[in-house]
Amino acid sequence: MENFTIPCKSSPPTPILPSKLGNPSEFSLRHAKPIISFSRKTLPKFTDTHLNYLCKNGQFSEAITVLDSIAQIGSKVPPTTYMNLLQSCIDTNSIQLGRKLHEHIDLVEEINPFVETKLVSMYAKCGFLDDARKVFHAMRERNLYTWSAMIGACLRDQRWKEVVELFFSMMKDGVLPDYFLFPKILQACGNCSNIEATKLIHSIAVRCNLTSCIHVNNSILAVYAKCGNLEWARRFFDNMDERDGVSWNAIISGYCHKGESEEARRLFDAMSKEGIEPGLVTWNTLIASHNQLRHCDVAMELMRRMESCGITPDVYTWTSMISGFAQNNRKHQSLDFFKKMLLAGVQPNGITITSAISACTSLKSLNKGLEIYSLAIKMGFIDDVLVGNSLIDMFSKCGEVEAAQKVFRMIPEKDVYTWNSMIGGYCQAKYCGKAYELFTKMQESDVHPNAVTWNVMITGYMQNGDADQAMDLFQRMEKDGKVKRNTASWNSLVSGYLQLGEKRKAFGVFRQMQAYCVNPNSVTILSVLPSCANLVAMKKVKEIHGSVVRRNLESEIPVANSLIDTYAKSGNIAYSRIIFDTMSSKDTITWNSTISGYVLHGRSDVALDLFDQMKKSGFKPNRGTFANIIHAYSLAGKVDEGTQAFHSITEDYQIIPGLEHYSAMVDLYGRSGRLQEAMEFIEVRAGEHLLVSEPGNVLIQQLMLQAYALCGKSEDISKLRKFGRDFPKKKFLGQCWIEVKNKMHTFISGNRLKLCSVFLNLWLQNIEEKAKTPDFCNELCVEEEEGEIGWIHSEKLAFAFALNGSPSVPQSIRIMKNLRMCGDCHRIAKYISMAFGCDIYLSDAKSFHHFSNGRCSCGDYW
DNA sequence: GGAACTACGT
Repeated sequence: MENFTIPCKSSPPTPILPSKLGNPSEFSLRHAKPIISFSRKTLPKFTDTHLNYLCKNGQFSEAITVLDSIAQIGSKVPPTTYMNLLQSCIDTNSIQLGRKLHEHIDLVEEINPFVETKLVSMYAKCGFLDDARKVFHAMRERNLYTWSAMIGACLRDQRWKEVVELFFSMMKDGVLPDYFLFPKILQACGNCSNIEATKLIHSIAVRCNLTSCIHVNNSILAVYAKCGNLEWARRFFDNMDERDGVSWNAIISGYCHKGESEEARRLFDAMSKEGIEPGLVTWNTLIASHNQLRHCDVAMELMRRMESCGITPDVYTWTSMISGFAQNNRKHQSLDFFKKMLLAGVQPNGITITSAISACTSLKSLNKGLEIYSLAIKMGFIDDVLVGNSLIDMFSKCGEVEAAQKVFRMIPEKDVYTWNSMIGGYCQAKYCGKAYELFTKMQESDVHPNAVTWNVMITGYMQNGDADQAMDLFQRMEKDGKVKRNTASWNSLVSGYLQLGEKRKAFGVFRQMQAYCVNPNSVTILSVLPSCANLVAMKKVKEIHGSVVRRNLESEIPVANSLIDTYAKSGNIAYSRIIFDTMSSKDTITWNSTISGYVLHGRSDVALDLFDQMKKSGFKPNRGTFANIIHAYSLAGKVDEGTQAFHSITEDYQIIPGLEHYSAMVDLYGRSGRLQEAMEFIEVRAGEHLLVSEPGNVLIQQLMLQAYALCGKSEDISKLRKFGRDFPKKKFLGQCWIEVKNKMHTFISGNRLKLCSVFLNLWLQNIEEKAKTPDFCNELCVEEEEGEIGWIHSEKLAFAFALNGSPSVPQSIRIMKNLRMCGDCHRIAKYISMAFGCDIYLSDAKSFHHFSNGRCSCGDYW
């Protein structure tokens, strides 16, 4: 048989020829043209041309007929023709023709590695990775082209590990990579965070003398940066001979991922100094990073600067702004960005739509959501599973379960989020039965429930008040064995019990999860901590605080904020202050919590001082700050300053005052005895603003009652009662709780003689007599708890018990009471605090009292 | 065979 050699039609650029892996010094870059050999018994040239013509015209069935007839006469098609035909299959995604060609190629006796490589690539690009793999493994001879085709196929299919494995098999086979292949392998390493493989590949690149190729270098740099190994990345970056925009972007995005936006900014400025102007991608990286770090104002400023540099924002820029603002609680602005983007003529992608929908979801704005929904349909995103998932979520949360169901049915390829969102939707609508049905159906589908699915079901039962079912699922989850119970699973139990008011059970679960070696996270702490924010749970608070310290959670601002708040409400403002002082970074809530803590403890001086410091430190006060500040002025008796603060809410901070501010203002006037002003204020300001806009709001009616009671306007009180709903003035028995020697004691108001021993009775009578001096009277008090003659209030019993129960006088007494304290008990508490030198912390239904040295933090007004 | 750096959802 005579053999001809012909050059390949298009010669490839500078590949490295396969050679055996041996002494590294033998590696060299050689250029060669691939050789194709085939038998002489070939097709006449015109048939070859004709076939190519048919394929280019999309006449595949005709081409197959020609091929069949060629096979019948035993003639052969040249390899170049097969390769052209296979390329046509790739271009037109025609797998049928591809398979037919495969059959024909199999009939050829001499197998050509280039044709086979093309076959691998054809199958891979048509989406048939398994077939590609089959051809690849059946090949007797594989060159760099073949390996690259196979690796490329796995890369497209996001099979990162397989890519890395293939690479090392290739090396074992003696085939050396070229500088086209390195970036692909490194990309896979980055995506499966395989830092060890990266180091090895890095050394191979050095041995192959490929480190002068900027593409290879950028890829190495990118993996180190992406895997969070910034030290390596930086060292590599600093040593690079040549750096382009991509190199700078890789290192900048590395710092961004670590949240080190300052260093990222520094590098960003340094890059222009080196003469490389940041491109769109680099701007986007920096903008996205600031959005993620919730510095969306900085992101907005950066976007402005970018535009002034003549760079037009693309879909990534806009998407990043939309999602950044949505997550930073600025949903209206988020949707504004979406509108602006459309006006700028930039086409949104699925993620843009998803972000915009999620903004509507948290706004609970069904109208805006529907607008985007119809836009999504028009733009053809309706098959997009991400868009569908966010739509299900939006409809569910806006109470439109049926619409959610409709979207659910329309999603062709449901993922685990699709199922979870729909199950969550049913749960939210309290259709636990339907949710469970879907949960069962999901287990029969090809998508398996994950930990979230179980959590959603558990939370669903909890919200439906069915703690037993929830607990049952929680146990079954463990037995199921396919998913592991994680912190979130335990959290759903904790918060579920808390929602059902079962504080004790919630705390029990909190302890149990740690016994099971499951670490609480900030979500756990933020749900369980506030439930201990009272005067008699200090031990629990300290236990949680211990857990926070052990898990290193105190560095999370919300956790520290919650600790500040809880310690203050537990009567320990000193602990709050220590946490405040040791926080390395603070937010507005940190300041608000600390200020409100001091107000709660009657320390208006410190609260007002902190307010000044807050403003000086550059924090903008919000509505919560002002409610506290007016209270502080009220406590300090500074009516004019308080009034001024109230005005500055609108004038300086453009905030519309809410109920909390009006209530604080009434308090401010009332406490200072300026009842006429209180009345005028409530009638002129609050009356028209609030009562009209929210006629059903019980709090507003209480506020009005407060004002009328202050002015003794009984006829107005009865008018108001008629206007609003009549408050059911149900009589509750006075009760209080006190913890002595680690034991909780409950006292109930009732008949003096029945409840009290003779000794305690005499003791109390003695105290009551001594407390009657004018020093301890309460001029401004509004009496609350009543009782028949001869009754004794529960807190008096608690005082008697606490002071007589142990040989020494306790330093402090902490009492919780369900009703509002009466003036008599208040007076006695003041007396005790002075006579016994003991601090009394008492929280009643309305306020917090800290009695010390004969005075109370409430300023005798509660 | 033909590349590296960016974006989203419970």
